[in-house]
Amino acid sequence: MPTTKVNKYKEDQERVARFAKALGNPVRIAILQFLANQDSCFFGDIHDVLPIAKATVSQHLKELKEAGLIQGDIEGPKVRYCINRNNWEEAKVCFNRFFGDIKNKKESC
Amino acid sequence: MPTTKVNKYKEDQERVARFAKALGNPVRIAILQFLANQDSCFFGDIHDVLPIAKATVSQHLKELKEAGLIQGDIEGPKVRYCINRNNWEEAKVCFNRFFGDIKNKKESC
DNA sequence: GATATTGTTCGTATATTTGCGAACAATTAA
DNA sequence: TTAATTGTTCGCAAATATACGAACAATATC
Repeated sequence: MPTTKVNKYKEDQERVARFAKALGNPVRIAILQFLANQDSCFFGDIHDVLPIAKATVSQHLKELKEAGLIQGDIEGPKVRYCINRNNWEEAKVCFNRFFGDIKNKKESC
Repeated sequence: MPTTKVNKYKEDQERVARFAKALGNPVRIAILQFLANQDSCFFGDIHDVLPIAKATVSQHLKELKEAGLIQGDIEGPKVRYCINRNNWEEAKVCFNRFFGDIKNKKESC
């Protein structure tokens, strides 16, 4: 018995929570929206539109990358960032299922 | 000129981030799913299904309430909690728009 | 090779989050 | 009135998140 139903359930919960956590910061939302509006861009372009130090930007990008929402590829001395569309879709589905997973009843309290 | 477009944009970003932040914890996700599967229940019922102290549960509920995702009403010595369906729908739409707001292009980097 | 450009990593400071037990308030039951 | 039940709030500890400048590594340019 590799995985019980309960564990599966919990895994899903942690997955949503993990995505949500990555989205739970205005700077990271801004970065994602900026990236979503183009095919890709360099670190510098992202830094240019944000009012924070490059070290901080770099750290936010790292977290978004670890969450799987973006990816970065070295290109010369620059780094090209873009949305990871597969995982973006996964996250979308994930949230949709989460928000849809509700008993369709009237106001309750 | 009450609000510029840019500010509107930023407000939206902070709104998504605020919802996401509230969802960015497995315990809170578990609470929401538990609540989503019934009309309502008491604090004790929620506490019973979680492996954490009641003080901690109470605090998570407070955050969810402040995010607008749930509501709690005093009922005798107990407190009845339930999903705030209006805001639940709002959050759903909010995330959907966020995830939909992406240039429909091929892999970029 | 020397220098400039581009980002990441390191060390650090501060703020926020998460968790707990104890104390507390409010209601109900004896 | 006293005691029990139900949650919240308080005070605290530990962990995590956010931000910065400085140092660093890698590439490109002179």
